[in-house]
Amino acid sequence: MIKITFPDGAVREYPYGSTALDVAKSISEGLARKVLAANINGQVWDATRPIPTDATLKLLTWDDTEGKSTFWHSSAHLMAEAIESMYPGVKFWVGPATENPPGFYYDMDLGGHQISDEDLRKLETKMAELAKQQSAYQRKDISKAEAVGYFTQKGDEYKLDLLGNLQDGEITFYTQGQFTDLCRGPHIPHTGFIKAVKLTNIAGAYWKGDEKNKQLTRIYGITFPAKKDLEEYEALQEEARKRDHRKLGKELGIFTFDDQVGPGLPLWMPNGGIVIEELEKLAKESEDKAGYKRVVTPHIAKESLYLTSGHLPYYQDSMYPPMELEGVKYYLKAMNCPHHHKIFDAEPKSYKDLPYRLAEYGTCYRYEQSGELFGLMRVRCLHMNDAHIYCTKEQFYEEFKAVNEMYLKYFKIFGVEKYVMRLSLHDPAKLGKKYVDEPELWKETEALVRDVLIRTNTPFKEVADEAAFYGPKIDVQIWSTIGREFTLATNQVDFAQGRRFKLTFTNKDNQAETPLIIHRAPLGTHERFIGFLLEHYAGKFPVWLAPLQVKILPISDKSMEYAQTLLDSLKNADIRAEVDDRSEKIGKKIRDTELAKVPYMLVIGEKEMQEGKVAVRRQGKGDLGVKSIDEFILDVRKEIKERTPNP
RNA sequence: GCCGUUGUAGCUCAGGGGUAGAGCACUUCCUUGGUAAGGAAGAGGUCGAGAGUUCAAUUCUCUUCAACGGCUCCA
Repeated sequence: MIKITFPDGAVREYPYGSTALDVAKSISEGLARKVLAANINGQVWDATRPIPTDATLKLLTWDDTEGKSTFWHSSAHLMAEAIESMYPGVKFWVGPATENPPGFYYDMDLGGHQISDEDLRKLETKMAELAKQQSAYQRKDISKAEAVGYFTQKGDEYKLDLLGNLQDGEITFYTQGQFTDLCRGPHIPHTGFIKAVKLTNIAGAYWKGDEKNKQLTRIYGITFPAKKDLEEYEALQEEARKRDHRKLGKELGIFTFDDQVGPGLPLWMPNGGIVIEELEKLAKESEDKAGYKRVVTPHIAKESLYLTSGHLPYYQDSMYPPMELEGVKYYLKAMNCPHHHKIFDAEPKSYKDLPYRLAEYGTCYRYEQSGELFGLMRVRCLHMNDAHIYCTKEQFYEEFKAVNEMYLKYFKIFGVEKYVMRLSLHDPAKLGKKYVDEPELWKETEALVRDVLIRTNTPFKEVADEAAFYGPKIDVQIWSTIGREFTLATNQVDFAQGRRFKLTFTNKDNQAETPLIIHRAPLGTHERFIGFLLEHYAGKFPVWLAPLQVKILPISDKSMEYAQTLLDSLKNADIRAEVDDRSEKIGKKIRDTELAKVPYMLVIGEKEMQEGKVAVRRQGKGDLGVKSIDEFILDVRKEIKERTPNP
């Protein structure tokens, strides 16, 4: 007998050789029908595989993340079976479940075959057929020699490559129906669980993610245990499309692109201009309070500046090519730091001047690869909420902490609840290549940053080989409401550029010392941040950010004059307002204003005119009742001043 | 940069080898209506750009530009 401990602490005994499915059946048949896999002593395990020892056991269903990923991984095998049956000779690489986007993919070498979107529909049908056969996913231990023999005979160099990294004794095959794959598992009991299939797209993917390698075909898909789940998923996708910042940005007159201006070069329209101004106002206020000094620097500089900074050798490919004037090369700036360093260096500094904080909403140009451009999220002209803090090692803790606090303050204002701070470290193997060759300084600086995160109880995760060339950084990841992940900003420590620019300050001992530099950009760039905000708010900006804050809707021409006096009052109170003076009925005016996502509507007719009041309507909330215009102005001004989030 | 898809009016989209269509938006007129679409008329397109095939190309072929879905990259 083996002892099974359940999540609630209960312990039961089962005969040796029992499976998770047997355990489920002993509880209820209904449960057994839902079990996809099991977590056994922390390891995900086939539901149909005997439990080897006493164990803690959690049955996994569709409601568990691990259940879903097992389901999707098995779906990838099902898709491979369908593909192999329709396109014999296709060679498969790997087919994992994915979290974002949810579902799975399988990479394959199609040989001479070509697969189109219509073929995906045929494949879906084939998968549905195969699923109906309820083929079991059968696990088999196999010797390395036997496995190598199998794939050699199949002529599959990809699986042979995978086998190369595996030891004899840890190799397993899984077979369902006619399809056998090298796989460590686990899998769901049989294909019959898969009730709804959607193959979402075909894409190219470099083998092993290396662009020097051959490009394989990747097919993405998603599957569900019930048809209605697929319908829900598709409805969600439709919602996400409506919230896409590219669609909203166009509808709301925030930004546009023009072929003749160029790819990745957004044109900010009047409404976008207002959002930008409001964000800059916010940045200026908080930076003023935090002791930053504002500067303005040119958009171009001589080549020698970027040779000194060290950027050029690392990033030349993603800078616009230089223009040559009077025999000298000039580059459009892709970053603001070198300009700021020169401002630091323009006047001698004493330790009494530190921390010295320079801020600029700097315009930068980066020649991003054409395939990388994506709405406002990846562009070639960007406006960075940039600042550089020059400080001593002793000041570092307080400075870095203050920067993190600024992030958190902004998150609160914008209602960002889910975020992760990622500590990006260097890879010692790449010193001198990807990273400045200063092993000791790397260790020291990384420890400094980690120390701040730990001492301030900031949750973070560490990732290797993601640092900037001049120092470790913190990447702040956030998610828009439609699940899109953003690297909002990077927050970096730089021990290299100070030396390269020979920046110094005179310390207490009258010695020249090099400052540490913190690069920070809590609001990232206007482009990415406004893109995020559009999706985050679904285009419904809070009042302080809304391009148009109040729309006055006269019921008829009779109240038009009153509307004009209201407009004057609102404008005098610095509230962005307009009058809808079209000869439309009030229902139409309300509808159009609702769709334009204007936060406040003032409906006025003869009644309001006589009483000297306004009938207030809130976007998405409906009629809020009648107020005096003074009272309304007071309320709205308060909302703007406090940057109140949407109700 | 690579693989794939798409490109018709301001927007959403239909069409298809023989001089281009709808709805919404826009303009004008009628209507002055109390909380999510009043009515009529009108204007609007080098069918992304260039070349080729053809008597004839928006439609077929090639090239190119751009956008989109991925891969690679991201100071």
